[in-house]
Amino acid sequence: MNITFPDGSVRVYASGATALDIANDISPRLAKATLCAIVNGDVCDAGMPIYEDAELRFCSFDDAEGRFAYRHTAAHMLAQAVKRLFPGVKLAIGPAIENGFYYDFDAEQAFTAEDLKRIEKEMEKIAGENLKLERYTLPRADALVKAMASGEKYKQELIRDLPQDAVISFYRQGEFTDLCAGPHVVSTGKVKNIKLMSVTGAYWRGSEKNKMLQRIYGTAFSTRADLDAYLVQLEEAKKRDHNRLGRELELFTTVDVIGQGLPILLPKGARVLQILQRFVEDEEQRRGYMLTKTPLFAKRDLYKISGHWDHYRDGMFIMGDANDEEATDVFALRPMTCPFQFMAYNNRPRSYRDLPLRYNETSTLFRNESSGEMHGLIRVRQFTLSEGHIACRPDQMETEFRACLDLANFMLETIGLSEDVKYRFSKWDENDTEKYIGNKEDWENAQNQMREILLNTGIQFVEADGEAAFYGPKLDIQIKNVHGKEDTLITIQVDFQLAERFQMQYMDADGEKKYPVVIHRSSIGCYERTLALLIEKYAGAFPAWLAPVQVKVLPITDRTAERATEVTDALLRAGFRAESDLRNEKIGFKIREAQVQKVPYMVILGDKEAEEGVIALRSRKDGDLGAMDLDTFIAKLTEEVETRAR
RNA sequence: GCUACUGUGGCUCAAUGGUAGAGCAGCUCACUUGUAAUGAGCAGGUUGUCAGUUCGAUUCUGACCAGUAGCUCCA
Repeated sequence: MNITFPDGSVRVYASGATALDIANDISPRLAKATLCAIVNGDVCDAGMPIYEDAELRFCSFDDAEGRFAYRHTAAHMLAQAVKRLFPGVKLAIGPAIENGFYYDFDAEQAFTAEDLKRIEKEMEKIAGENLKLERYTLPRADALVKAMASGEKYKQELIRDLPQDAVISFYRQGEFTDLCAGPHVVSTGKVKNIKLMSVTGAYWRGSEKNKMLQRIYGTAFSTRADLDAYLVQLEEAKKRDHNRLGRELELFTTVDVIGQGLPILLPKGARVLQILQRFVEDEEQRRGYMLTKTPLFAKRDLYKISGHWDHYRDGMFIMGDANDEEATDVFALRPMTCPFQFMAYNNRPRSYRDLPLRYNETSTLFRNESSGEMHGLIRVRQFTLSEGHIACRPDQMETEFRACLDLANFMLETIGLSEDVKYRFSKWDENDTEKYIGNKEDWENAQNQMREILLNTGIQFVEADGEAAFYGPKLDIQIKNVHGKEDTLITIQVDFQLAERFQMQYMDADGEKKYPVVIHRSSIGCYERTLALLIEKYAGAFPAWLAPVQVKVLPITDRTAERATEVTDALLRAGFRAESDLRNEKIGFKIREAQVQKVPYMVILGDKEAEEGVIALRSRKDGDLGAMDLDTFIAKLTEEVETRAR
């Protein structure tokens, strides 16, 4: 048979040769690195015989496919080790994931840190046993009998959900067999450098209605050095954790008696937010937005119109007796601004000439997140969003949507997060219509229009079902924190539904009253979350334009204290955030403190500088910059701040 | 909300079934200092809260509060 390789070359092999045989024929080194193969576009085991002419690609650990096979086998080894040590444990599922793998178990007792060590040791043993992974298939009925015989109830459930005529594959390694589509590496001896990371809870099949299983997370690399480097990288990432750095640098704190998800922004944190907020509001003004200032709470009647009362009540803080249908004094803190800004639109009749109408508001919102959700500044119960709503005619929608995207990208670019985000087109879940308002046709229509616009913008995006807002699809701009957990930073949503609910209309050119399309959008993401991600991005060392303290003025002795005060005042007058440190300490000590506080610039003043009427400048980044005129420094800093240099 | 872990002075951490220590920070004194930590001294905690077990708990148990990882949720 003819085997065609990615470079176009063709070689002839005997029918029945495996990818591994072929790799071996080319070079033993290639065979050693080969973890799985892609035959005619399908990923499969390297040990699978090939009988006909085929295109063949070998996958090593450097390929996503190879990495997944390697770690997927590691997941099986994990399950095998757990079965050996804890025979009563029931197996659920165990896939490879982005940075490793996991396996879900139903165990009587929680796994402890010591258990993980024992399991890891057993996995090493299994690798040492070099067990061959054998694939075989069974018809669905036989597979089910097998699963029932073994008492693996989760496997039974998985098989039951497969079609009647399905042929089901299994992988056997030594005494252990698992239901699995594969592919896998040829033997357990291939998989080394394994590290079990943690054990956490996870619902069976991802539903909170089901039992919570125990999930063991692990990772594995092709070399020990890569594993160690990865672990070091994780440790390094943790040092940037905003929840730790933000507290250390006194940007924010939390207090038990105030409550969960209700952080205190300390002066430095509040300052950074103020700088961001001014920047955002000014930019929005430049882009034709009109500022509103609307109430932080409203009667429930408002939320009944918007749909929040029916679709989002659990997420709201309600005042009064929500169960008393007659009561007129039931209020709720606002979880979002849209209904309020819609009322601004409805203030008077609108003409098609008025559109687009763009409203913005730096809006504080309240959401009753469940207790396990709160996380530092990333998930909180009260936060402030650069919220905006645009009412436009259908023919303006694309332009307006693109303008929103442009604004979001401008913001990301400026604050330095543009390379860290991913775009997600969040759609509804047609199997879970309870969660949404409107009918299938409206949703399909809205989503198709939105997809069209997104394709036209040329951005790279992924589509996700079940992530839409209850009233419409959205473009979410996603970002990961230092732990790799993804959250939405910015969102742009298309809404064909709420305008009608709120009777927002405009008189069109043809004399007909029509409902505008509404775009809900944020331009920078909620300030708390943005601050958190900026702390992590810069490890607390903000660019000068964002730094809560930009300049620290450090006299070397008392003799220059007065001069230090003069310089500080001059900097303050020039609009900079400057502080002096007049304590009677060694200059090295003061510099260290300023460095630790991540202050971008230090002005050092000794007798020499006082005499010559200059300053000695030190940069956080580049160290001693030598002597210069104060005006020179002011000009330099002015430029740096105005260009928002990073 | 669920699973697991954690909670000791402002911060980082130690110790113990017989009422707790260290470093940094703070305060005082001395040093007037040249680009990442001067020295000495002082003060600071009813060990998250409330119950329970015990002769005795900070240590063991439970509930609650808060923090962390993950799941679920996330307008």
